[in-house]
Amino acid sequence: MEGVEKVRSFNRTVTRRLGVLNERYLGRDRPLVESRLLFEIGAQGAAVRELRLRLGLDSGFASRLLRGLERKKLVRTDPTGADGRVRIARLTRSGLAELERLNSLSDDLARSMLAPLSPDQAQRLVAAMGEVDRLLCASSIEFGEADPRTVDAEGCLQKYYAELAARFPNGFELHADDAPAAEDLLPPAGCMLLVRLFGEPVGCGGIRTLEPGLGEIKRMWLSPRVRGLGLGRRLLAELERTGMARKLRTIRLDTHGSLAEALHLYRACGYREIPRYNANPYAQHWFEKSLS
Amino acid sequence: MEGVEKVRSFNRTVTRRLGVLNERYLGRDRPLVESRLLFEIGAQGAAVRELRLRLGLDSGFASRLLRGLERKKLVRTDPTGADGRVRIARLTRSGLAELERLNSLSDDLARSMLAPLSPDQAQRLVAAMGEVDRLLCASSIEFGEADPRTVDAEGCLQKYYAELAARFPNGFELHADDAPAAEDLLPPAGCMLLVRLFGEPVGCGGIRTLEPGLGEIKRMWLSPRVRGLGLGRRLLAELERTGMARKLRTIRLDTHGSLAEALHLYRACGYREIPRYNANPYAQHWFEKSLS
DNA sequence: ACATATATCTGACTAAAGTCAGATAATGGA
DNA sequence: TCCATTATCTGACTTTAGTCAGATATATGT
Repeated sequence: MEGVEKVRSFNRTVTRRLGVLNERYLGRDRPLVESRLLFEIGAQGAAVRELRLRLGLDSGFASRLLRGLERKKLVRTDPTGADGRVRIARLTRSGLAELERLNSLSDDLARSMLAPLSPDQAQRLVAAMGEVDRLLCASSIEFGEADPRTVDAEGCLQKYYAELAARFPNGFELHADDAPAAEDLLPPAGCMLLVRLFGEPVGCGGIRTLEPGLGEIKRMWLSPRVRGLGLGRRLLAELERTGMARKLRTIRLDTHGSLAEALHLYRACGYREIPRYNANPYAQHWFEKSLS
Repeated sequence: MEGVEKVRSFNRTVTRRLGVLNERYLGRDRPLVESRLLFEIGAQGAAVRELRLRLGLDSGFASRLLRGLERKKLVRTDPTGADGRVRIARLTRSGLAELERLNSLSDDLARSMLAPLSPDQAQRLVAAMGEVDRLLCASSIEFGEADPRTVDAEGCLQKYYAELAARFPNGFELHADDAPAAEDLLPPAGCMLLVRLFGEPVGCGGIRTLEPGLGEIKRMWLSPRVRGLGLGRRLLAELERTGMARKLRTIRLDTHGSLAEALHLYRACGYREIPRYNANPYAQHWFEKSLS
């Protein structure tokens, strides 16, 4: 197959070019994991738990790495106020300086990729990299069921509410909403899907059962940074699939008139507008689709 | 800077997506270097020397890796006929089977990058990857001085002669050519540049002194796989730079009428056609440029 | 023939990156 | 209050990926 061969050639070339980065360039006399850890801690600091998850480290290994960075006076770890078990790693003044140096080395690498090219080529390379970046993100997206009470799901829902509050002309209050309880979005009554990019939650969507055979889609949201990648369609299709698996024959949903991209998505995906079917004060449009 | 930030984002995304490949995917219970070595040995086999150079391995380390693969019955190494010191590593039957598996895993990875996308997105991703691949190759090219008698330079020259023989209507015989001796392309008389892509020679160009202040460009060639990347211009500019460093004020060169891209390149780079200045039987056009 | 260089190999050593078993302390729910 | 869970930490161990110093055999130029 033609396409696959091109993708493999891309993989080879990019791995070779970026291998430099991972082996020597950023390794300023410092093991690679330490540099990655400094990157992940970042200027704001991060919980040890977060660091372990993001870098996929063994807890013992992570702990020992942090002790090492503490000995070098690059990191401090303090307990959080909220949970006495969780500790937060923060960069010290010299840790921040080191992060600055790493960032500037990353910039140098990026510049060295553009420097040998003509202005026209450099511009085309940046454009093509942007395209690959976006489409590779789209292809790396994973959908998975999640309990709406977990931290990740809760975080998405909070961002969803915040966006509604910002976009609705008269704001948004959760208690006035026809809010589904957590159990409504859990099997067997319904289900919630989380959208993840490299493990990080970037969107969500839930489906609940209104009556046997009739479901409703709620809480569908995608982070602004992953919009325009065709994920709305994919998330909707995933939700419909889980609906079908739960023997739903019809799906309904409602939305506000100010959410133009949502209206467009529902129409494009075969939803037809129907009369008001609920008392949701924020709903202005009601849709329905039969699952074949 | 806008472009640099986009390049860095690309680097992050691609590293994360391809990290899977380098850490676990191809590591089917086998250290990464071993897999890379199997890849490099390939179906035809390769000299140990070649493998060390291509993968940048310490000679002792390479030797021990090969012994390990031999113990696992994946590789055989035999002496070459030509040079009693050089040994060639070849894959055994089960080594070939393992290479097949690695290739099919690479294909799977490539397919998994395209699978979640819509046909239109997949096509755009392949196109953008092709563009990045080509331009990243262009930006990874390195120019370096080389002795024309080394294996790498000799290899480029042979391919250059072979191409002339194929393209000239009446063929090409080296002895009939106004061939520069090796010393003519070595300091102080002249110099030869090799074009390398990830260390591998993909082109060459030489400059010799005809008389004080007057130089001539000879043996300029680029491998077909790196054509169309604007490297002709860059190689020519590099040669002119070394000419200037050697106090040349004027550069001449000749070429055959069937080498259309060469004619176009010279004209575009400020060379103007002059009358015949030598007895080269294969020359049909003569050019000159003053180095400012 | 002789010095020098090249290709490979062996053995001893090291650093980086992790794995695993269990200890300790705080949290959350019954 | 008790019990299971979670977050972190410590110590012992392993694998991976090298580096370095030399040994050996072959090739090459003078």
